[in-house]
Amino acid sequence: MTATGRKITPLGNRRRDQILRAAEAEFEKYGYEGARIQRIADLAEVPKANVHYYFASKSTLYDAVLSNVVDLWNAALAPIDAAADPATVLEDYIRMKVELTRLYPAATRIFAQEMLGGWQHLSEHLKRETRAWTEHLATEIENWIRQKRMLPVDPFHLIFVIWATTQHYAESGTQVKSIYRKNSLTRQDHDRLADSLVTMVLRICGLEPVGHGRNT
Amino acid sequence: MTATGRKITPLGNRRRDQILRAAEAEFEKYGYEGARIQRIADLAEVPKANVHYYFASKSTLYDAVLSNVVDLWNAALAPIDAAADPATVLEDYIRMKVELTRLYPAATRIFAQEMLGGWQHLSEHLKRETRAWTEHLATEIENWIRQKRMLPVDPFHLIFVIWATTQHYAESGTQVKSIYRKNSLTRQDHDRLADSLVTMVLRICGLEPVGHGRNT
DNA sequence: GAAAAAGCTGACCAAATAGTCAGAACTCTG
DNA sequence: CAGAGTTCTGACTATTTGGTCAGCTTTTTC
Repeated sequence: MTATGRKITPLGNRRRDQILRAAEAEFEKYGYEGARIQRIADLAEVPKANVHYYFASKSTLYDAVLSNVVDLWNAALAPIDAAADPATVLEDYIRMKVELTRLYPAATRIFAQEMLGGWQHLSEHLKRETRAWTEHLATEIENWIRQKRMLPVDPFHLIFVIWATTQHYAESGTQVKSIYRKNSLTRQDHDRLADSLVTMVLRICGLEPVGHGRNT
Repeated sequence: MTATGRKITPLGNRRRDQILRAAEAEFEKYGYEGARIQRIADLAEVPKANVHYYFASKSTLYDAVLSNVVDLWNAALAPIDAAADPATVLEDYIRMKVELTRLYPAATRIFAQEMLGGWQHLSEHLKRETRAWTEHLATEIENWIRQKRMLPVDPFHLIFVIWATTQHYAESGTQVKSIYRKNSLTRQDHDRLADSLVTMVLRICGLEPVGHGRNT
């Protein structure tokens, strides 16, 4: 909601954003407990007191970062077209999720950290939203199975496969990089991951690729 | 290992283990940075100074915990029978991994945290070991594919599916519990997860279940 | 059973860290 | 350009935390 209830003063907000970006990087790298306000200040190239001018406390700052992250996530995860065919929905979902991971690796990792920590710092409201969305997709999958439009699978496990695998890729950047012996994952790497994931998920469901996406 | 040790002081080691177990719980819950020696001491019901009697520093303590965890992991992950058929190897691997997760949820979560943090606190030696094992399995899978004993898939992605999904289960205990509305995952839940995972992975590979495990 | 060793602890300490605040330095308006 | 409001900051504080240490207690050794 963009809303700290503060007046919109573009210049001031630039500084604020600067600090927010630095905070995102810091929280990504060190987690909530490990993050240091001083380092955030250094990275943003402002004195520490300036951080506290914009954000009363560390937890306020983290809230702001998390809120950004979850907004991003929710905006992208929102639409499911119930009428469309399973293969298309699943493929779109996967490609979108991989894309998000590519565009916002920091956001993604913070999200994952938060999940790992049992959502200790996430508001009830946002937790509920995330869960509701998952349950919605699961229901959809169950319908498809009932209608024999795909092979039977535990819907939650299927969602986990998708979620965990993309997530895992983003999370374990270090490990993945060390396996592939590269310094960063390219656009191609992500396409390859998306293709591979689509293939695997469709096989699990006994579905044929629709063909509107590329294939390996 | 400790089997041949001569100077064993059982009483002292009991205390040591007591502290180690408490530390495991603490590190699981709060991560390295968030962990507090005082809380570990409280949980172990010893004075804080006693913790430092056995472990010089926080990082020494964490090393000890991590070492335990990785030993567990490696012991279980070690053997791959190259001659056996793919379906059996994969199924065994999955069931063993799920079992580990069931038996040592704390260990598993610490391992995951460490991974998420880019192995910041893990020794080079242990990192290399983990990676080597992954590459070994990947090579095996590539051979099976070349011999047309299973459908083509990116071996790393396949391993990730297995790894990430079980891991994700353990990691997101909170979320999973809230979805199923239970307070703890039972033995049955884990069996169900293992069955489901085996089914999914075998479908990905175009393999038939061997039948020595149960099926859904 | 006494001396030595090992196990244990309360009381400290130094360093680090989140957060405060008085006032300087800007920016905007009339 | 004066004055009001906003943005910014150096210097400070309160508290928390990992870690030390002198000496007490228990166990082992001879």
